[in-house]
Amino acid sequence: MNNPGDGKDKKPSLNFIEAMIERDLKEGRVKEIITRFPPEPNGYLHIGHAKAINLNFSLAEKYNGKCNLRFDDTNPVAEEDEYVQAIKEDIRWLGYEWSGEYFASDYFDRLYEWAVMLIKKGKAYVDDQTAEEIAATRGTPTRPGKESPWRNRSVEENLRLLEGMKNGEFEEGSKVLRAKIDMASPNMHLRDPAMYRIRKVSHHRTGNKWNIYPMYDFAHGQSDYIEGVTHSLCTLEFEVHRPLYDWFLDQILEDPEGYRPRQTEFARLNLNYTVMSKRKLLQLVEEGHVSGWDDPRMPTISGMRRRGYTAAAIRTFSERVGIAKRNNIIDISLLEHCVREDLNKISQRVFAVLDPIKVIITNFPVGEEEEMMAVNNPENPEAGRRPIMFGRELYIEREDFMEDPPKKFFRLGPGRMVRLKYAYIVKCIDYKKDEQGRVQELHCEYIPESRSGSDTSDIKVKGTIHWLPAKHVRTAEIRMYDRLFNNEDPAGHKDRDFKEFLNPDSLRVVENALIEEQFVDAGPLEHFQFERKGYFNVDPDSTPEKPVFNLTVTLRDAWAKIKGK
RNA sequence: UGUCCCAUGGUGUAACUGGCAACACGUCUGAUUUUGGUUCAGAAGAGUCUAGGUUCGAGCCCUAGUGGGACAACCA
Repeated sequence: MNNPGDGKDKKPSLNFIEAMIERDLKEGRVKEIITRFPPEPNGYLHIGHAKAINLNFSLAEKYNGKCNLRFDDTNPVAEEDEYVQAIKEDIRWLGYEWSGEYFASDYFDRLYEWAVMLIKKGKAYVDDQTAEEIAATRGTPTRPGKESPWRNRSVEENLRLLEGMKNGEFEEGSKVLRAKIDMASPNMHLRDPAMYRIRKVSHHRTGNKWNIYPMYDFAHGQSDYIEGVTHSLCTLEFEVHRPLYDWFLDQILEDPEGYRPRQTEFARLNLNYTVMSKRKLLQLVEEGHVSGWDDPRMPTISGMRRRGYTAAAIRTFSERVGIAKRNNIIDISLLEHCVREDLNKISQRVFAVLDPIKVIITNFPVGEEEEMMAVNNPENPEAGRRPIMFGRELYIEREDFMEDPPKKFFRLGPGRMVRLKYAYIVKCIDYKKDEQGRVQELHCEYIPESRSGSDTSDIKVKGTIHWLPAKHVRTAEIRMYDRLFNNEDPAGHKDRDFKEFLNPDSLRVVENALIEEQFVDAGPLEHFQFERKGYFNVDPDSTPEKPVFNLTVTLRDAWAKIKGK
């Protein structure tokens, strides 16, 4: 591992984008790598964006280049500053710092000049057809479209009309500026695509300055060009846009042999048991199926942060899913593995009992207590130890007792013994039930010689369970989360709405869980491992009076597998 | 009745200018363990979609087929 002179270490394998970059560098096509992450500020970032963020930023880092943040804000209808702020916060939280912060809207003047230039070159025209007419004459992927009757207006008329569009002289939808390319192209995007549409709405940055706004295709490549982006990485669905990306660049390039940005596509991230489109996530928020964009069940960065995922875990995950061009559906277990891996190293251990039953240690003196020492994090000795008081009355987890346990059940049952972690071995001698037949109380005897650390009893027990002293507990609300959908691919059914697959049990609130008293005032987002249960963190709703914890992910559970068989 | 992209264990990604298919997750054993966690040791699981071709040799190259995906917003 730490022996590089080994000779056995393989060359780290490159993904196809890294291979391309190394080729470009080696062959002198570019001297420095510049990438960019280009979100549209119309929603919150999700785990799929994290993959793109990680790709762009880590590439820049690896090759000593730069990665910019550029907001693709060409459509003011859905875009808001709220989203700009949230996106920046999420990227920073993930641990990345961008070189330049740009907005496509910063380039509106420049883009307009280019549009004028295209008209002068006879490469663009104002079309008076309605959106419906344009759609109807575009043809289909297998049939060519028809040319617009306005396609051959004079340069002067086009110039005057575009100016009029800009000045707000025409109604929304009455005119559009189109590139004059080829209505018979087998690529639909080359059939005279729209460059500008009229939108008399206020823009989150340019206010009411503009009555027309550029389309994505007329803005993206040029924005890359202005910023000096060398590698413009995007997802597979933009593959068919690439010829258009290149076409616009060809029109504006002063030196056709010089610098030009290149678009390269990779497969977006798909995760099973969830949905990843902003539209669908927005729907979940607006229809109240979740509490907001940061609901801990959401695959959004803000949701996952609230759920207790760490930035390190998300970055590791983004790394491990790899980069390729083939469509994929990543198993959620990989994500869960990444969080557990990180949380195991950093989490403070705590005893918490979610569904308590009382235990009376019948041979322990009434009113006495004994201080035991618990390890804070076995993975990190420096985390130290903490005291926990052992007394006559305790609580244990209801599921750690069975009236008639099977042989493989290594916990408590009539006559059985377990180790109470960091304390004594106890033996169950009796139990009481209430009128409904529910187990209510356990009577146990402890083995005085079995004290943790100085055990001379020579008794071997198979099980060790956690517990809480009845006199030193506080109640807490614990929100137990499960997957939001109970179908692997909720959005993958043509005939069924994805919301039909919503998991009705995705949130279970445990109102009166018990927790060691010293942790009730933990700060928001602090991570814990509730021993034998899972990783939890403090929800922002939490107060010292009413602590609230979120289940991030359970521990791996071998017993659950045995039990399930 | 089009154009383009993709095709490797269950999942995801590797295999550098062709040379015995590797890694991770998951699964299953076993050991250790005062968390049925962690850790450790090990196993099973693909002969690389199909058919041709080139080659001494093909997962890598070529052709065709099959399967999957993308494209017909004045969205990005």
